[in-house]
Amino acid sequence: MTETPQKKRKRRGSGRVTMKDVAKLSGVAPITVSRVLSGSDYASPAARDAVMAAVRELGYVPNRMAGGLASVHAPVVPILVPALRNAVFSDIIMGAQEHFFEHGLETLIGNTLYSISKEEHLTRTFLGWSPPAIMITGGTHSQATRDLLSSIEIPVIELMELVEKPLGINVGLSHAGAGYDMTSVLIERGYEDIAFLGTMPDRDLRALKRMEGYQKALRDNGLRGDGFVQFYDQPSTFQLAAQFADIYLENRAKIRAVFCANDVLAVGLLMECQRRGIAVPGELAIAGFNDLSIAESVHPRLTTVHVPRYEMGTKAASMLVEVLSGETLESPIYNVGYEIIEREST
Amino acid sequence: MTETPQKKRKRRGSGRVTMKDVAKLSGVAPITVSRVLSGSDYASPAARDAVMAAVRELGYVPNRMAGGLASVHAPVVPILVPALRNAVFSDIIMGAQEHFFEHGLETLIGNTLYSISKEEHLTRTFLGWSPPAIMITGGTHSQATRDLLSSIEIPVIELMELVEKPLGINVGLSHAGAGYDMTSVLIERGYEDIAFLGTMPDRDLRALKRMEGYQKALRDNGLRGDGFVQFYDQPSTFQLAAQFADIYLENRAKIRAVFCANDVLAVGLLMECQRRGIAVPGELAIAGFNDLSIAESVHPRLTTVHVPRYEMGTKAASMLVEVLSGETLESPIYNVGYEIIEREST
DNA sequence: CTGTTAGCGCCTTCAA
DNA sequence: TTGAAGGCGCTAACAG
Repeated sequence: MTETPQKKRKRRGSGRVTMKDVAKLSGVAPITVSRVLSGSDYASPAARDAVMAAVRELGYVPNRMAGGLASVHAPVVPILVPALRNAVFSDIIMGAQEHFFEHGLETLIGNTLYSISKEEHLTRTFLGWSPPAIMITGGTHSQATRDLLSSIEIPVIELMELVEKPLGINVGLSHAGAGYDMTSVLIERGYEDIAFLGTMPDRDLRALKRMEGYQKALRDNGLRGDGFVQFYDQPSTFQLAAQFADIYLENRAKIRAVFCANDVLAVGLLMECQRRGIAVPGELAIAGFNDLSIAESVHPRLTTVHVPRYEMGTKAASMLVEVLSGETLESPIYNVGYEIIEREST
Repeated sequence: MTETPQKKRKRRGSGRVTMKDVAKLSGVAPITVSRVLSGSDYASPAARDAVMAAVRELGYVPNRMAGGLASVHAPVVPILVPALRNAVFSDIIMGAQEHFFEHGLETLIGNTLYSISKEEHLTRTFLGWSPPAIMITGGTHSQATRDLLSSIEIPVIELMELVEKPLGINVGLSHAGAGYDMTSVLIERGYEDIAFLGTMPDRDLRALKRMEGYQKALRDNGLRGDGFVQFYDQPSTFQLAAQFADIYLENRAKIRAVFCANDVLAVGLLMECQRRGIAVPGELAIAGFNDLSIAESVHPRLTTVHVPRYEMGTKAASMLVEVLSGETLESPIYNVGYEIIEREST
């Protein structure tokens, strides 16, 4: 007579197919289903077949949250980047995402917009997913972010630049070195009056480092002290770079070449020069940074610094996967390097 | 003497601060902490203060998985796009992400690379998060994807293009209409021999629709049948577009203007024309699609179709948030429109 | 306004 | 090789 389940309260569940359903249909215990699906554990071929058939029949999709909760870590790696539109970061993301996905990991993408405080906020939120690891751009973070990241015991990867005191793994390149080398190449080509054009020196720390490399190269070559540095306080856009043409025209005597902190600025300036009839490189030589695909399409083609962005993403992801599967890395620091590409704009 | 907890088995937990810890420290029940933090429920100011203080002191970060599991839906909305490098999609993502984040929702970004099967795979995986909704690009999906999406009972948003039979909400614009209008504008300007340049007509269905609009405009204006259509079977790049210069040179008599399926192609071709000394628009007029920021930087500036990308993202996100909070939409279809921008390249 | 209780769906632990 | 039990951390449902 107690046939009816007279539980007082009941929650209705998601209504979706669960592992229990699969277990029932295939005549095994839920845990066996779990083992079959995870693939890593023992299961008899018979059980395996039955389970797989049931999975297919029911259209079962494992609940990632339940799995994550039970196994402490969610199968998701957050990646924090300072910008999304910038092809630099989308390439990194694509590289990482692809590798992660092959290993059953999703990617949570956070856009910090070059804001240290937004980075902190995103870090906090993302840690709420109990990720097995986290990737973050650059090596300069707020103290709170640093504390958060070091208090949790998961691998942290800092991307893009070589960091002095990495929080964990570090994959990147030396932006000061690249700035130095590019400037040196310009000097070798005979340019002496080289200006530097960049944006947001207080937020885009990598641009700042490129500038420092630029200044050091000037000094090492006995050229005038700090060079000619122009920073704007807005994000880099093609439009913004056009403004520099005015500055150039007012300072023709002092500027023979410009090293731009990134290709967007360089291309924007190049276009403006075309518009105003300033010959490139005849009157003004222009160099960029990143080697975006547009760099080799513009006319004249742009001298720039090639950065292996996609590879940075895959390399970082593969190091992480290695660590997560218990292996030890040869070194927690990986220098992806860069390459100066000389083209017709200088 | 039974002081030691002699449970047979024990799991070690994540070791992180939990809601229970916060509850203990602030002298209330866990559920009260939950209520305070969710903000939506009643809680006395006293309780609220105590809880917030404890949260700060312990550095508590709520476990999103546990919360999601308990409340059926994870606070995360997947967005599927066909490409990440393309500023078109990063703008949409940024718009959506920003709006979602303000409402406590994260974004899972999936890159389908214009592959229907990859889209299906990603859809399946993402549904494993029990998201409260899902956003997907375009209206053409595999049958399995359609089944998956309609079997779950969450709002589905199809983005970018106006769809015939939407799966749910639809935010976009008419690509055929835009192609038609742009072509008409070119014809009004006096161009008659207009070619169309695009890529991957079997995967990039929106490019195909623009082409169809182009052909219809030709016909409606009594111009020759199908026009001059060139499709390449690779993703659009600046480099790829350069190849069309050869085709132009071989067909000078038949081509006076080119309508490119996107700005990347248009800019790539424009650059190549500069390189080869083909006057734009003097010898060849060029029009693009999307109005990327580079479009108004190139020289001559590019005639193109402006698409409100960021707004598409925010609009879609806000419609979703509305639905999720129980409101009903005026209409499940929202046309964001487009605008023909005439510049110097035509 | 606050607490108790009972799961959400899966996986770890122990036992067979 | 398989299963039973219990818990991961949180919130819905109900009761005070």
